[in-house]
Amino acid sequence: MKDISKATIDRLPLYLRTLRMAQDEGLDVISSEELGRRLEITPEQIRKDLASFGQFGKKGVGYYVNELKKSISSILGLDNHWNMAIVGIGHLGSALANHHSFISLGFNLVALFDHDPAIVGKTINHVKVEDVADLEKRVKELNIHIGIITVPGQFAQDVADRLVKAKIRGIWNFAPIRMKVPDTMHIVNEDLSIGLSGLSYHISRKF
Amino acid sequence: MKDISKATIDRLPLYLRTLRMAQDEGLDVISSEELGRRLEITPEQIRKDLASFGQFGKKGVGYYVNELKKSISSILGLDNHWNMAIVGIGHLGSALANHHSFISLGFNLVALFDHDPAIVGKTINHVKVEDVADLEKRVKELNIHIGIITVPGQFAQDVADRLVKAKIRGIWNFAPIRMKVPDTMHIVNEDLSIGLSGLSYHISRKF
DNA sequence: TAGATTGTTAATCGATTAACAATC
DNA sequence: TAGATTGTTAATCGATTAACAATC
Repeated sequence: MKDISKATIDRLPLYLRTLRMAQDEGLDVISSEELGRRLEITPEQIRKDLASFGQFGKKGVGYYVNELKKSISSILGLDNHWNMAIVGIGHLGSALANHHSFISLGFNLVALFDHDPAIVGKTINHVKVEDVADLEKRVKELNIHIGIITVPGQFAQDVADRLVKAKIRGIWNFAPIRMKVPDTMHIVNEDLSIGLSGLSYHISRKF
Repeated sequence: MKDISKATIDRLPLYLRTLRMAQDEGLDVISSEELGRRLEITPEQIRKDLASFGQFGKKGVGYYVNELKKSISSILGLDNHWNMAIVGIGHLGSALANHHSFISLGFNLVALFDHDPAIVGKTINHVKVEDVADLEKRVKELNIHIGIITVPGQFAQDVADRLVKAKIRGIWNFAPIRMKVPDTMHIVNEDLSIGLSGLSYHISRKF
């Protein structure tokens, strides 16, 4: 399979979510036209995206909702049911720990870490907060695949280094810095200030 | 000025943040080379991005950190000091209410809304949670520019409709749906499942 | 069958990279 | 001045859109 663009990968979760909603509404079959209408994406774009992974539709009919849902889940690797840990149980870390949509995507929240003794020992969403000193040890014991970094910026690089050393598979970073990690490490930066700044840009040009 | 690409706008907040860090380190001047090194963006890209808004650098020297910082702030419209309100004070809404980086970007948090009587009346980060029934009235009274939607998906469209009717300027949406709003309304969807799903995609292909 | 809709190829559009003259 | 670095034009690369044959 040739390299798939990031833009395509980014749209797959949207397709998946829309298929779920369609299924909840009782639809068995959906066309690229209808998917596009719901997401404000052109049908051509959707067909192109899907076609880069195989032939999922039936000409003259459309896509079978349940089948396509399963296919996209599998393409995204969601059926691996990755084990996740959150490092930094402040406001954002706690909010993510309580966020059910990750669970419904198939992820498991298996550990929480903080260094504040006032927070260590608390239970959030049925998971106990552990001392971050045990991070490397617990990554191995619990077979943690994904580390979510929600510590303040100045501590983020250190946490990332430790996760890399503990052979985590991927990092989802909410700290406002671009961390240095080996090229082989997958890291996604979730940068909330980008969206908000972009909104500011657009509304200030409007009037 | 001709239309600037979204990719360029998305990089400006990164430049801004890096300039701040450089300034904290005592740097007065920075080159596109050095900015690029810190952000893992090519210097050509950075010069191109900046050049689409004017000439901010000095040939043979680089960019004056403080000057460029102010210019980018102004381009992004951050010196408007927009008033923001959060609708939906669950885990995520509370976390955002406590998030100081928005304040440091120049935004003001002026109101919080929820419909749960158990939450209305609480104070978060010095702001009192009000009844969402008063939303439209308060948007006008407090001159709220940006509405942040952190309600569950099934209520998001209704909240958006009401914000639009109350003549809000922009919407920052965390609910996992693509809402229908007038073309003139600026809306940014902050879709956490995209980043996480993309990470899953990449790590499942790795081995 | 006739109508609908996919999958794919070709055309267009847009963004990034390379190159280099201008100039501090 | 010589060296460094910007701003800009041209070349390349990649993604989206358009068109349509294939086929259910």
